[in-house]
Amino acid sequence: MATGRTHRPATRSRGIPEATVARLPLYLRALTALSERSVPTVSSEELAAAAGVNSAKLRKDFSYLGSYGTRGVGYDVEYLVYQISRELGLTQDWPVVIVGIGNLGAALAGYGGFASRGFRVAALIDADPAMTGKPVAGIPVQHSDDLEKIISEDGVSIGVIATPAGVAQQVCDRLVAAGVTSILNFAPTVLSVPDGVDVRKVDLSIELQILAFHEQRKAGEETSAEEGHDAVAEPEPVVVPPAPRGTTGTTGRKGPDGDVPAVMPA
Amino acid sequence: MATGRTHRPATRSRGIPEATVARLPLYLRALTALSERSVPTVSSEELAAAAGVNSAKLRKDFSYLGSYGTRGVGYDVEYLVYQISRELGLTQDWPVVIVGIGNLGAALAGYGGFASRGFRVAALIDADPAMTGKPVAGIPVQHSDDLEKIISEDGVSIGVIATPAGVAQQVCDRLVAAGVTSILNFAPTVLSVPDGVDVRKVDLSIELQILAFHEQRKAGEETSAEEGHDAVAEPEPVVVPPAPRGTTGTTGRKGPDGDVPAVMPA
DNA sequence: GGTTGTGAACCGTTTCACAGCC
DNA sequence: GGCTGTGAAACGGTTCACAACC
Repeated sequence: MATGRTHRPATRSRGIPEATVARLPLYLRALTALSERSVPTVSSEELAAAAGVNSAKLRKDFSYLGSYGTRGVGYDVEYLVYQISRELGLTQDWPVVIVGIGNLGAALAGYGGFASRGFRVAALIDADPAMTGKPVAGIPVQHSDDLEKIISEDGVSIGVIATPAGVAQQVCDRLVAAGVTSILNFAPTVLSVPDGVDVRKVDLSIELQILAFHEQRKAGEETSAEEGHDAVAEPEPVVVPPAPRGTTGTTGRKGPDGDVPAVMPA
Repeated sequence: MATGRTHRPATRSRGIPEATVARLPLYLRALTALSERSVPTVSSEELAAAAGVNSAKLRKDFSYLGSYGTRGVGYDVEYLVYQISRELGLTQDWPVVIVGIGNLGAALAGYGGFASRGFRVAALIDADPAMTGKPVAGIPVQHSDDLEKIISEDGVSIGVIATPAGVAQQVCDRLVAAGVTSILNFAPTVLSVPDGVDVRKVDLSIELQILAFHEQRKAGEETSAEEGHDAVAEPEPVVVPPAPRGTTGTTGRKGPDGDVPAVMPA
């Protein structure tokens, strides 16, 4: 397959582990809040609490960036804000295009989080001619015919896809062909991109399904409500699975536990 | 701290690893597409490609659910759809409330992903009295004064927070007090919840910052554009950090490499 | 006394590679 | 011959615990 790359082993980014990179924005946010309150220094313990991680992890994370703390004292807030910003590449600003200005795209366009740190909405792009020229969050929507021109003229390297799933791959291909090398995908599809292009996805229904899984487990326990225990009870929702087709209902399948009960799913 | 729990070691959910759970929705989506095209069976290789993972991982994931495949043949699509749905708890439907009906909340309310599988928007809730009664995506917005009543009457256990960051923790506390045990948080804040409550977060600016990090690294390489190489070049954006305060500029800090260049950040 | 920075142990996840089964 | 299911090895990340330092 031509475009069919899955995911690179994370560019081996000069040492900083991917998990650490993913937490740096969290630290940065907590530090920025401290900075606004003019707090001069902070201990790993305090900062970790503010960022919702444990302090050992935080210290190890920071150790990958260098030795920025002072033993017995803590970390200098301003200094760390700067170092993390620099590490994340937020000392330069990144023009971003948003493709697909429906409800979600419009919400993203209006989201304060962009301007806040290093990001700038360079253009809003939509395929619907009726949208063209209409200002959304103060920025006029441009037609997708001009996508390539916009990307190359503004030197855009980050694209946000907020289109319906059906066209997301095409949009992605065009973005990549035009020079975009980082994509944030809100469409519920797996995108194929060539090597060297990063894709991150944000997917509402996946998140909900993960929550539902755990929720179901909680309901299944239904024992000792107070303080966590073991008591591994089986949830076992009573419904019958569709008979395995293809091979017309022959060899008995082994379910996870025992065999199948009776009642139809919706 | 009363509410200050960080994150539990993932409920130890009767064996299925968390990483696997997070991929089940992906498999389910790919399988549903196959099912709609009436494909009867699929190999781990094909399905893995459709879901954007590698086949060994997929097989191992499925092995946690049970032995649902047939050697030499592959997996029965319908059967797997059913088994995964069941495992994820999607054979029942989950009423969900969305709190904070701004641009984003409205976009989420209108998102098809809800209805698609097991989820139902039970209520839209906003603190602005001007919104009350206004239909959004066909559902009338209710005032947040009634939050507790709505939750308990509808037996809602999943809440989506799409409010501004400033009120997210309060909203969260009220949701939890009213009986919600799973929260999907779109507000850019760390939420504290008691033990037994799951929180997942979706954060645009974190995602963008992670992309920016990698983007910066790519720009720093700027060597051998074709096919991946090593060539670990230093990016080194030229800017001066704020002098470490607190201790008035004494002991030299060791940056990650050498010492600091000259030019001010914005 | 307080707090960082970090080796070493630990744990969860991914990948490998092949036996087992159709 | 083809494909699944799974031990075992490899990997990456987290946690522990303490020496180094202020």
